[in-house]
Amino acid sequence: MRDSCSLRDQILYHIITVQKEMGQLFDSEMGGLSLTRYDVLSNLYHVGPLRQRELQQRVDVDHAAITRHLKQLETQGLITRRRCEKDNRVIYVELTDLGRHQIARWTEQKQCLTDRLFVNMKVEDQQQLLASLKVLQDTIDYERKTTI
Amino acid sequence: MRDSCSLRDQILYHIITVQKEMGQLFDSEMGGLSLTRYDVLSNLYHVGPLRQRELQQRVDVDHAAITRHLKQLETQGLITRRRCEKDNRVIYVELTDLGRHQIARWTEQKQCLTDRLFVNMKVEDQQQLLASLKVLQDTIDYERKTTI
DNA sequence: TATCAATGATTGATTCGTCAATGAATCAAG
DNA sequence: CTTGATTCATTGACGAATCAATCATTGATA
Repeated sequence: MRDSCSLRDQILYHIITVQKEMGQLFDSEMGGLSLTRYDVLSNLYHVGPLRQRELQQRVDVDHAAITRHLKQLETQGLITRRRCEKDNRVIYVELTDLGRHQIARWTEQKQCLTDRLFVNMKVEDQQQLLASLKVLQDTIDYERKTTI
Repeated sequence: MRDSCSLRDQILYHIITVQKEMGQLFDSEMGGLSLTRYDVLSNLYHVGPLRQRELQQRVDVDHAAITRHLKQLETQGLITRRRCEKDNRVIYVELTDLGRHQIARWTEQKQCLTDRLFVNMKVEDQQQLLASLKVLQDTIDYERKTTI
């Protein structure tokens, strides 16, 4: 993002790089667990068993991506999948004991990491930051709905 | 990112989604031009001919990614590449007339898009947002250097 | 009931990114 | 001069995301 002259371009540039580097940092700290997979497990951990469809919406990735991630997580023994008997289309996803144990540890680690990331920012600045991000998010959502 | 309970987690969640959705919005508005390729062309447009190596550092992607992008852009007729005669290792990348023309238009479009994205945010909030992002970025950079 | 639409999951193709290994050219030191 | 290290670009293998097409199941309706 070369044209970092304008204020707005700089903001967008930093959002991109922060996201990218944060992902890399997360990966290296969490021993290869990607943020997406963490998100999948975290949802199952805090919400309980979920249909695959709902998991996909919560994590906000493609259907295909979810299917492939869940396959991996299943072979790793972290989750189980079983078809619903009432409706044979849906699949219920659930943590195994191993998965529950692991995600509990990972959650602590992530907590520790995010604490470190914000150690240099005052809480009021954090609140202001969140507010601005929400404004931006809303604008983007609006744009996407109207221009498509 | 389910655990949107804590302030900090919400911030990280929004950074991720804003970045993702912004990329998609950019793609659809710019007729399939990816942000990375825009960045490549933009650098060439504003800085002039560049050695491939420097382009790679500016855009901040892998060596491999750059060579592949440049190959594509070359077959599209937007850039030319020629080896340096003084040093046969390096390759100089330059915009074609077509490329210059196109990126000029795309730059306008992007300008228009970012203007729309920040229409709901006061300038002082934008400045505050940028400042916070920089703090976050610095902390991440520090963490990456110390933990690796 | 037979058909057609909607829903949920899967697969294949494509894109984009990384890493690791390789090749080619240059440079420096014995 | 030659050997070895460095730099730059390329390639192949891989993981992750998307889209489009497909398949099975369910539900609605004519």
